[in-house]
Amino acid sequence: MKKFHRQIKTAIKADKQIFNIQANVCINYLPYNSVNYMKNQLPTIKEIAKQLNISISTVSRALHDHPSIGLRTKMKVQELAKQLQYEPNQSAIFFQQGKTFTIGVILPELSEAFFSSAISGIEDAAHKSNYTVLMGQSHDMVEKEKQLIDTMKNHRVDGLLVSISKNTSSYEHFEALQRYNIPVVFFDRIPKIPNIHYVACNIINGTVQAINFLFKKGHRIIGMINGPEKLPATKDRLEGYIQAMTKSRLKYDPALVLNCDLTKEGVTAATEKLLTGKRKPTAIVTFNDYVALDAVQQAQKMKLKINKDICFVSYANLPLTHYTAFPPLASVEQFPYLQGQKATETLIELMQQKTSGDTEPVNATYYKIILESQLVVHDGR
Amino acid sequence: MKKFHRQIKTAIKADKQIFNIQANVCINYLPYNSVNYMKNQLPTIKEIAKQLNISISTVSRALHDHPSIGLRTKMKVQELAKQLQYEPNQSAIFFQQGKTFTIGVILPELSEAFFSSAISGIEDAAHKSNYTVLMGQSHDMVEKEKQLIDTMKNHRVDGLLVSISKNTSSYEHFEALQRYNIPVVFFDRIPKIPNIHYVACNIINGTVQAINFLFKKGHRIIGMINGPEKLPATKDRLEGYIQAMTKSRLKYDPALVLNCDLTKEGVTAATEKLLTGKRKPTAIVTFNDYVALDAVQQAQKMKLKINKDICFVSYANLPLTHYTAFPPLASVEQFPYLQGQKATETLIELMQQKTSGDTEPVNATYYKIILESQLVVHDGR
DNA sequence: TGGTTTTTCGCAAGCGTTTGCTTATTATTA
DNA sequence: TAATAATAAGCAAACGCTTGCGAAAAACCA
Repeated sequence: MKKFHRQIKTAIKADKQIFNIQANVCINYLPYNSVNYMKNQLPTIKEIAKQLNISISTVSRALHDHPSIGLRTKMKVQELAKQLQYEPNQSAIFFQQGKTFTIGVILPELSEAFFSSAISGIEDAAHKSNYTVLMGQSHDMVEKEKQLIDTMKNHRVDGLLVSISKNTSSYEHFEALQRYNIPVVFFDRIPKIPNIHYVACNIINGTVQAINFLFKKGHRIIGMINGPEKLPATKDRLEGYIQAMTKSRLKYDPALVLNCDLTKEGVTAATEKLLTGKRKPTAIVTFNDYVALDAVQQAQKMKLKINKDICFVSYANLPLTHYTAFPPLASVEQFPYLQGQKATETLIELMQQKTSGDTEPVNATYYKIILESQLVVHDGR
Repeated sequence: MKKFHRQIKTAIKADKQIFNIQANVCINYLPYNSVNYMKNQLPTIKEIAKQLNISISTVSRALHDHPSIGLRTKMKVQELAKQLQYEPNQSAIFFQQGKTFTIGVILPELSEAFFSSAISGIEDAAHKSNYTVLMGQSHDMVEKEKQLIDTMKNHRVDGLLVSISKNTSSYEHFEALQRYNIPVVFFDRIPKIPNIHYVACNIINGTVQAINFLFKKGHRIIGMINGPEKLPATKDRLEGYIQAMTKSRLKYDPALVLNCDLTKEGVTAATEKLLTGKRKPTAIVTFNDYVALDAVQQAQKMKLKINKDICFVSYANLPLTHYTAFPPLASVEQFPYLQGQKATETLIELMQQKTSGDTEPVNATYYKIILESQLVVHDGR
């Protein structure tokens, strides 16, 4: 990843050489019709009303199939509207209704497969209910996150979907949203505060499954290369590890669980340490697929035969691990698409509650939707 | 990819088992202040005006640092605004100004690394100029694309960035945007029509570089597994291939260039055919990284030694080919981030032209920005 | 002090829609 | 046929903000 970004950077530096801007000057025949010339005035209901010699409100109602409008006028209006290619000015409607039919999404990094998958789920669910998606990446920076929330707030999004940045530790900027009556649903990376809506994936269970899977395959010394200590994701993995180990009557050996900073160097070091320790594991559970791939490389360097001397199990975030030489034997699936989808659906529900004017704003229900992760065993092709 | 989506599908079916919805009922202390109770009426300039006993327009101007407002009142207004936590209602401003400070992005598929990278570039560039990004995926379906354009149009986005779907062959839906004076900049996948703005990557050049690279390494029989025939991307690759081959005095042998449908089966078949043909290539250029990976697998099945009996060069779209057992020797980089960035920048320029009321709508310049692709040789680790 | 310039501010229109209420028109009934 | 009910359409306000233009207040000069 790091390396990839470096490539980008150098590419940007190389701008001047790469570019090749051709600015062609051409004649541009715009299909202006006689009515709207120059200042391309788009048709409004006012225009329709004038041409038909009826009132604006009648036009508005006619276009909405309001019962109090006669069939004749209704037809006339709709026909002229079509003829003029009238389309309502959403901007005006948004303003008038105090609603934008837009949901904001703030997430750390789109280039992570997990999130790009999640946003697909979000988008699909949103469009199904006629909402549009306003997007922003925090790049795991708290400042950017705050700024994005501000933008979203000012844009008057109807609701917000957030996966918080790694470094977020205070949450006032979210509380500010309450004043605006903008509901927030967190997903995947959720803050540790009460009274919030969220959908998340329980990895503890998946971790237990992973260990059990290895246990059944005969492994007795199972290591783990975990992430940065403070991360909730790290803690969950550890908890699952401990749970499963103790339940399997293998005692929990802290020496077998190493934290790392997720860089290639960190992973390499951890792998080496694990594989040269007193109790050498025959299987390793890694924080994610990137870690797994790096660990595999290191293991190979140490002349170990993958899937023979040492096995790997990981948490899925790459769609194509099966292309690699030695993909993890199995991985814990966290259903990003589904998480995005569910989060969006509950957000929409919240927004509808808001609209329908629930008269008791003091009493609220908090949605806490938890998906259970699931171990997916790869076919050993 | 296909397989991955299938997994998702089954996950969705398994909904009921996976879920675990806890709806906690809690007391929710909303920080309502005394002024805005119940119907959380947000403060408006009208409110400020009333409290200060001055006119609305004065407040508006004071907040904008208008020179015609005295320092004293300016201070008073700004102070009260801060105190009430006043924030302008963008919705109203958008409406009033006929501008939304939003740019729409329509692209085929976010889960493709190329596009998720591109949208990062778009987003960064947009935010730099205070624009927000409204996003939609066409999933390569023309209908969805049309529908998205409609949505964007109705949302009154100020400009549109589009990478067209594979199957788009008519372009009326784009022309409709002209009526709305919404400028469009295409990127990467651009329609074959005149008079449009676009930024694209010239892969011909990169292809030539790729072939030359192989030539220098001593390869004389070079094959190509190309994409679907009708795709512009396919044509470009072929053209580059022919150019380079003829220039290198290797004559162009059509039997060495195979089209495929990009499915694993298609690639496998093509690879086999190529490697069992009369003239067996010692190197193959593949349509993209996915194809390369599949081709490598097939070659291995045929007991060929990768990088010895047969070499591969590809077009980069996966950030992590270097994790695979046998990554392509080199790949043609298409700079997705940069494309997104450049496209956004030119779009913003166009939008500013629009605002500044260029009085000659009949005469227009079309931006055609072409990035040159570049061969990136992977360090043979 | 009267007149002139400058500074400071308010009036009101307008952006495009929706909608509660009123009024005009037609159909129904006694 | 007149009275009543149902139907059809219009009036006008409101949403929050910007802005051209005119008016009042203050400051200036002679």
